[in-house]
Order: sequence, then structure tokens, then C-alpha cells
Amino acid sequence: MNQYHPAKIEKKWQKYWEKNKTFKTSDSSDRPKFYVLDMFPYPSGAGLHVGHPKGYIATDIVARMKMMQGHNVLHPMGWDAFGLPAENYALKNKMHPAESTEKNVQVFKKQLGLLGFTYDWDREVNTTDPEYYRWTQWMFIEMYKRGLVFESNEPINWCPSCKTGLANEDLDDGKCERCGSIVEQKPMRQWVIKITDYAERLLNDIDKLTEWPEPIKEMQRNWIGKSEGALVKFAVIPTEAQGRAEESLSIEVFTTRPDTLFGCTYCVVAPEHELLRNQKFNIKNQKEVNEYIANAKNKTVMERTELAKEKTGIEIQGIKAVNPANGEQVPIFVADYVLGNYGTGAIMAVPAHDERDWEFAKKYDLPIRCVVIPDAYSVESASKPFSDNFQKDQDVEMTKILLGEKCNVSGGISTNSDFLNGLKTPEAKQKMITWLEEKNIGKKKTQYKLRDWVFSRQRYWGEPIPLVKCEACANKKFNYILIHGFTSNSSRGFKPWLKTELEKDGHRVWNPDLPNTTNPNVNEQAKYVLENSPFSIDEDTVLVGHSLGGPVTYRILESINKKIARTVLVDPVVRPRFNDQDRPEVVASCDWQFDWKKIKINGGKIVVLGDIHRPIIKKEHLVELEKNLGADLWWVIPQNYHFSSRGGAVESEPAVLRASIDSGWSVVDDEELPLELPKVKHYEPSGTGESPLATIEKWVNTKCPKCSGPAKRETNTMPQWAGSSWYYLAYAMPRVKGKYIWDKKVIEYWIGSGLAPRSPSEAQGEGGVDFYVGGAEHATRHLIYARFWHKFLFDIGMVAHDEPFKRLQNLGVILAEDGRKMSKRWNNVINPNDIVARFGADAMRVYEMFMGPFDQPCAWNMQGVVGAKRFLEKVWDLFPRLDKNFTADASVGIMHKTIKKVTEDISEMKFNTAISQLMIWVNELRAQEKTSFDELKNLTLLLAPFAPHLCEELWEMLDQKSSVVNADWPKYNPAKIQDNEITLAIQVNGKLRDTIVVPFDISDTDAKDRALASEKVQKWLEGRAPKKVIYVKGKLVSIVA
RNA sequence: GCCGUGGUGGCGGAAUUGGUAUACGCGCGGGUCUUAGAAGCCCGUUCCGAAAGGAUUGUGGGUUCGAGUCCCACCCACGGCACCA
Repeated sequence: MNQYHPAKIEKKWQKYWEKNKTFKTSDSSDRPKFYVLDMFPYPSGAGLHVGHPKGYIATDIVARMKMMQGHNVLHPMGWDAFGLPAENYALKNKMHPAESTEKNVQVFKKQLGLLGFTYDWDREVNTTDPEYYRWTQWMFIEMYKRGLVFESNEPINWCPSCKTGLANEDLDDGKCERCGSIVEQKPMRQWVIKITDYAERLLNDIDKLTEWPEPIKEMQRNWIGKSEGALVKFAVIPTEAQGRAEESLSIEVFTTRPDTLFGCTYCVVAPEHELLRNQKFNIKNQKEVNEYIANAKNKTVMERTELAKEKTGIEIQGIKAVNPANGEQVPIFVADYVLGNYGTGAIMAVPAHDERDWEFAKKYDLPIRCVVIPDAYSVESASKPFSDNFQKDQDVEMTKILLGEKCNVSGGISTNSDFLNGLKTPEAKQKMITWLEEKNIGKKKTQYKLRDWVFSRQRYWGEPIPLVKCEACANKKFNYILIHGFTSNSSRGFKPWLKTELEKDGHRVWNPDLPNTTNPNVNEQAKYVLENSPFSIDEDTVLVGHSLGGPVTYRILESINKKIARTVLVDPVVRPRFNDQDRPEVVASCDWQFDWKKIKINGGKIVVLGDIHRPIIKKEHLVELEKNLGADLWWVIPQNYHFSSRGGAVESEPAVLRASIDSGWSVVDDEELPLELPKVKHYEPSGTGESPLATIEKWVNTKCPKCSGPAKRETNTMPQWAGSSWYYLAYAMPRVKGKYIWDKKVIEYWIGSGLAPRSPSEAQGEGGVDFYVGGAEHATRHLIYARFWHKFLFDIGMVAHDEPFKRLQNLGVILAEDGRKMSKRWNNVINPNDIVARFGADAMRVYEMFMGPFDQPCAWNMQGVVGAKRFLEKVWDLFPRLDKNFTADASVGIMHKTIKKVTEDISEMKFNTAISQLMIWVNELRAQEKTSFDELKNLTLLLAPFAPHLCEELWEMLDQKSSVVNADWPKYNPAKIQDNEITLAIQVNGKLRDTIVVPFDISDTDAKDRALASEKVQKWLEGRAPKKVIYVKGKLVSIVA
């Protein structure tokens, strides 16, 4: 037999696999399925370095073992090829991104091909393939139709170098994650996805992810950043009469500590706060304030963070805020330690119990009032010396004494707080919230750190956003009729606000009080509207029906013989059965029979809004309505319960406004998809905020799908994260001539229980890709986006489970030999091609898995690869010792132990110890003169996932016909694992003094006797009688002297 | 600052979850083969000590017959978040 020659063997078997389609995956099988997935790579121009394949090797090992264990395995690979880096690379190399991407993909594919992976290349996906992004665009449109996509002009993160807006997730320490430039805040027209509507579910469902690493889950929890507290309204008043019309003005603050409201001694608004733009009051130091704002604006995110230690701010003179708890007038400051984009952009400052407020108050000498006694100083435990001082009006000193220089109080007992005095923090919070809600000056509020997803990029290389803008439609004026619900009236809830907003835009609005609102009759109310409407109800009419106003709207639409422009149904009653309580008056208000066909026709464009978290109207009713009316159903988080505040105050509901107006935007028809990215010569970013697509007139100018007038396409493109948010589904989609088919049964086969349900409600067990491997750097980006995207697809019935990835495994990066990151910059990159050429792919695979724990970073060591190769050579050299007549009775124990350990370790991603065990066994086998067929067969099978080429060759040498992946994975015999003789350790006073070899089933007393009989033990006992002898079965004897 | 992860020989790391610490590999030392080198092969290799023996899992305490593993306090490294009210 000749030498181990990896180059020859590897080429031979790679050809064999390709020719025999060994890894072709079928969408149906009697065998259980297993879907194992890598985070697909971004095909950069640099090609792969040895770090990249680490995860792919691991999934390949798992895939191969699963195949051998009789599973139908899906193990695909594809390319995440849209996005900024690809475009920047193309620009730098003066190529078209389509070209460079294609070229890079080929390089990557060739490199991966050297390593012997089990990919079914027929399932390769590429996010830049129009047939692929047809679906990305389709999903975006579905989100748009459901009100999850909106246009915004808020300041966003702008990278001056990449010349595009970025999402919060794309930032790294205030810098562009891609190019490292300092990011600016720039107001920009952009498309935003309301991922915040899913914040609560994204947070709660983390608990379902039992097979995810805990640190990743914690990072997601922190990123979502839920805090519960209250909104509190502070009236704003002028300090002296200004001779202007009395206008009510207020600022709203968010606090997690409503219990400390009595300790509020000033308020702070962010420089961006609208109060400062409001000219209603005479601000005495307006100039100074303006300067401060301008100054703050010029600061970058970086500077604002760096200067965090030293807080700045100035008092707004001429106005005061009124603390609603005690009526006290407190100064208002503008300071940039308050963030404009969190909460309401305004805070109540409680310097005694908030570190930042404390700092600020100290600097500007503001009063500090203690309102919570920390638990550590509770009146009983520490009444001296504090209790004496406590009642005195020496708050500043008091706080200092109580809290030293630290002022965080997470919990305690309220004091100096009127009706809260004596209550513990949680109760005080609750009592304050109830009090605020009763007085209608505040309410409970949950706030998230997660921000909506800035989804547009002013760049070329991305999926075109399939939207069309028609100015004529946008400018059209309508006549709105607002129809209130049961026990309500025209002045309640969002209606007055909505009326104002619409009238601002030049629309006409009728907001009537309907008759008999506490004992309503739907027919009577509909009649009232029809008879009293100041406008004729026709194609220029928009009906907005809220709650029981829904059925009134249905009646109106039934009784007219015209089609109106638009119908907005806000949490409308569909059938008189509710989630919370019965309402007999509503039941009695009509016959609940509706002519849905007619309503559907006459309603025009119909939008239904539902409360995603606390619905009064049953979800299935709104879904039914959606179907009956062909409506767009929006699940939103309203500002107020059931879109109407409890106290009847005037409230904004932005979602209702968005649903009510015609923005002029339309979605591209399904037949027009994919909306292809036009091929252009020049695609450099303009830098003005316009996408390079804007200059391609032929492409931009189009027809309005609604009015057929001239319209323009959206020219921004989607971010890289769009295509990667659902690619794991694309692998599971059957294809016909390159077109992806959404076959729910097949998708559910792969990402569900393996059984195909006919509807989401039939879904069984947990869903998701069985096993997903990738880097932890995606914790708060890809993995949040993909979870959101999947939940959306679940909501619209496209998938049957609401989490995409069942088990997640992180991998640790491979560092260069110098311990730094592998990078061109350090000139320390190692190319896998070189390693394969020198040592073979199998040696590289074994080495990378043997380096250390899979999820920990580890530096490359070339000598280690030599060691891996040596090990494979040792295996190879074992085969000439094969004696088919030889049976290895004596050494069979270690074989079964190895089968057990390797099987378990692969399942647990402990490849290093699996290989170690194989090495131990091989070392044992080398000590024998002969090896049995059984030993070599099992060794080949166990090693096959790690070193597939070598093992195919060895398998052939054992006269086996089919590929080794078609062989059965070995099973161990538990009876054979138990050695006949075991070594017991003997400790005297906790120190090891001797070891003895005994039969494995030695009895308790025998073990103790044998231990005590040991000469060494006797020596250490020095004649003393043992006080205590402990026998731990199969392990040791511990003697206490 | 907050959250998370980790700290074991010269190096990468193992340790059945409270039971012989340092498996396996690398490196190093010695030997063997060879004209020589490379590659093999054999032996050794936590530290101190000639040995007997002693010490040792970031540091200091504790629980236990017994602690790398559990508890308390602290130190260091890495990762995430960072004025989030």
C-alpha cells in the first residue's frame, strides 16, 4: 500500500460526489428531515480566508453524521450579495457591482469546492437574482399593505462616506459599521419599517428559544430594551403675563419612576424638542437657547457621547413647568443629556434619585429633594441619625447624608410625597399611575429602546423599493366623515386631533355627534349620517368608522349606490362578541347581517386597524373582515386602549392618520415583479440623498396604478438585511425554470415539524431551521431582523411557526497566528487554498475542528495543521494491519466508548474532544499488531464527517461499494463500555496516596477493606484508626484519619 | 458605568458536572534510523526537589471527607450596550 496522498484522493472523491449527485436533497422522504444552515457569506473581493469555513465545516460534519444516522438532510449554501460593501468594492475596482459580485461568487464557490462540503448546489440562492428578490419585494409590499412601512423625514444616521442613511443597527460606536466614518444626524426622506410594533413579541418569544445561547438572547433583550413607566403631562406657563391669548401648552415626559414625581425639581427637554420651535411664548433668552440648540446639532453622536461626563444645558427663561403632583412651578432646561429620540424627548428631573439629574443639579445648583428612603436606610433599621433630620426642610443636605455621593435608589419607601408616603416603590409607582390616569394628566406607558428600521438606502446596489408616487393623488382633497362608537362622541379620542390634522392638509372634515350614543341603533345612526352630511357621499368621500362606528359605516356603504374613495375601520365591531366583556346595548344595536359584497365594492380602498396587543375586538373577526372586504389589515400598537383614551382626552393616533390619507404612494402590481434594478453605467452615490437611480428617467417615470396619471418610482433601494431576512426559506422553495415557488407544504416540511400541515393552525410543535450556525456579531442585526420578518410571514399565513431558527450555535473566530484579526491590513491572512495544497482539505477540516472549543476564538497555528495531517497518516497506516480473521476482544471497550463519545460530542458541537477521543483510540490501535475489520470499519465511519475524502478512500479499501455517507452510523453497545477492572483512587485526609485495581462491581465493604490494606495507606495512617471511610462507587475511597 | 463570557503547563486546550487536575495535540529535551537533513519511530516533559516528598487551576476567604467545579469578596482579559430617564 502506498502513502496517504490527499491531493489525489480529494480530487477523486469530489468528482465522484458531483457525478453521482450524492448530496442531491429531496423534498420528501420517509426518513426524518434535518435542516442545518450556515449564515450565508457576503462574497467580498478578498475571497475566503481560513476563518470563514470554520462554521461550514462544523455544519458539514453535523450534516454528514445526520445523513449517516438516516436523516433527509438539507444543507444549502448561497450568497448575500447586495449591499454597500459590494458596491464600494465595485466602485474601487471600477467594475459594475453585478460583474464584481458574479466574479466574487465564482471565487468563493471554487474555494468552498475544495473542502468537500455536502451542499446541494441546485439549491444555491443569490439575493441579487431578480427571481430571488421578486419575493423580497413581494414581502415588502405585503408589509406596506399592512401599514408596517411608512415614510418619514426624521433625522437619521447618515454616513458621509457611504453617502447613505443607516439603521441604528448599522452603527458601531457612533461610526458607520462598514467604513468607520463618523455618522451624522441628517433629516432625510426615508422608508421606515415599524419593527417596534413587534417589539413585545420579539421580546417575549425569546423565552421560546430554548436552544439559543443565553448571551445572544440577553443581547437581544437589551437591544429591545423594554422599560415600563408613565407619561406625565406638565403644563407650561409664562412667568409673567405676556399679553397674548391664553393658550394651553404642555410638555409630556416619560419616566420609569412615577413614584418620584414629588421629587421633581426641574424639567429638561432635548434640543430637538418641539417646545423650542413653538413660538407661543416669549422666551427671554431665545438667542442663547438657539445658540445652544445649534451647538448641540453640530455635535456628532461621537462628541455627544464623549462629552457625556460634563453635562451642559441652559434654562429656558420666561416659562415654567407645573409639577402636576404638587402644583409647584419648576424651571425648564434644554440640555443634550436628554435624547430627542427616546421617550418623549423630555424628562422630569429628580436629582435625588437619578445620577444624571444629580450631576446636572449639582453643576447648576438646583434643588435636590429626597422622596425615597433607600431600603438600606429604612426607618426601622436606620432611624438614627437620619430620622431626626428627615422631616426638616434640608433636602439637599438630607440627600447627601442619605445617599452619600451616590444617588441611585432602585427601591425604598416613599417620603415627602403626600399620598405616596410610606408606600414601597412598586406600590407607589402603581398608585401614582392610577392617580395620574384618574386626573387625566398621565398614563402608563411602555417604552422600548428598539427603534423603527430605517429601510431605505440612497445607493444603487440593492433591491428597488417597489413603490410609485403620484403627485396628483397625493394632492387630491377629500371629504372626511368621522363616525364615533358606542358611548362616545365627537370630542373623544383621536377624532378632534384627526380633524385638525386633515384640515391642515386642506381636506374637509365632518365630525358629528351621533344620536343615542349610550343606547345606539346602528340603522338610526347611519340614517343620521346620510341625512345630515354636509357633503354628498361620493367618490371624494372618506369614511372613518371607529368601534361601533364600524357597523354604522357598513350600513352607510350598503345604502349608497356609489363607490367612495376610502374607508378606514378603526378597531371596528364585526360581530357583537368581544374579548373583554359583553355589551348588551351593542348586541341590540342592529341585526348584524351585512351585505359584504356591496360594502366591499362601495368602500373603495378599505383599511382595517386592529390593536395587536390588547384587542377588544377578536382577532379572528378582523381577519374575517379583511377577507370579506379585501381590506388591508393593519395590526398596530395604538397610543390608547382601543384607540380611545380612558379619560376622553384629545389624543393623537398616527396610525389612523396614515390610514386615512392618500399619500400618493402605490405599490407595484404583483405582475410587475420582480421590479428589476436597471442596468446602468454610472451608479456612484450622488451624496445629495437622492439615489443614483433618480437620474434614470426612463426607469423613474411611470404610470400611477390608481389614476393612470404620470408618476415616479421610488429610487431608494433596500438595505442588505432585506434579502438575508428570509433566505433560509428560499432554500426550501421548489424552483421551476429559476422561479421560486412558495409551496407551503414543502416549506413546512423543512422548517416545521417535518409534517406538512394544511394551515397555520395545524402546525405542530416548534418550528424553525433545526440548526443554525453563525457568528455572534449578528445578534442584534440579522437575527432580530430575521425573527421580525418571520413573524410577519407567520402573521400573514405564509409560514406555520413564528420563530425562524430552533437551535442557534455561535462560532468563535479564527485569529491570525499573531493573535490579531485576519486582515489584509495586517498582512496576516491565510488562504485555505494554500492549506489544502500543502496538507489536504481533510487535514484542514480536522485541524479547524480540533483547535479548541467551537464557540471560542482561537489563533491559527500552522504546526497544528501538521499534527492533524500526522493523525490522518496514522489512520492510513493502520490499514495494512487489517486481518479479517482477527477479532479484537480485548480492545473492544475503547471502540464502544469512542462511538459513544464521538456521537455525543458532534451533537453538542464539541468537535475538539471528539477528535481527541479518536486520536486516543488510534493510538491504542497502533499499539496492537493486528486490527480487526470491525475496528477499521467503525473508525472509518466515525472519522468520515471530519475527513470525508480520506474516509471514502478507506471505505473503498474495505471493499464497500456505495459512498460512506450512505452507510449507517455506528451504534455502541452500553454493555461493552463497562471495563471489567477499574482503578480506584485512595485518599487519606483528602490527598491522593495510592491507587488500586479492582473488579468494577466490587462491593462497598470490599473496596474499603482493600483500600485500608494498602501499604501506602497504612504508612500515612501512622497507626491511627480511620475516623471515617467513604467509598464513592467506581471512583475512590476517601479515608479520614 | 451596566450586562454577558472567560481566567488551568512554554502554547491550543481536557476534566464523566463535587471524586486520581494537566487527557489529546503543538512545542521542547533525549534516543533510534540516516553520509547528512527532512519525515518516521521510541522515551521524557505542570513547577520545586537528587530523592522522599511538597506545591499548583487569576487573588483572598468559606462550605465539604474531598473544590478547577459550589458560596462570598476582589483582580484581570475579551465581547455587547452605553446620558435609554
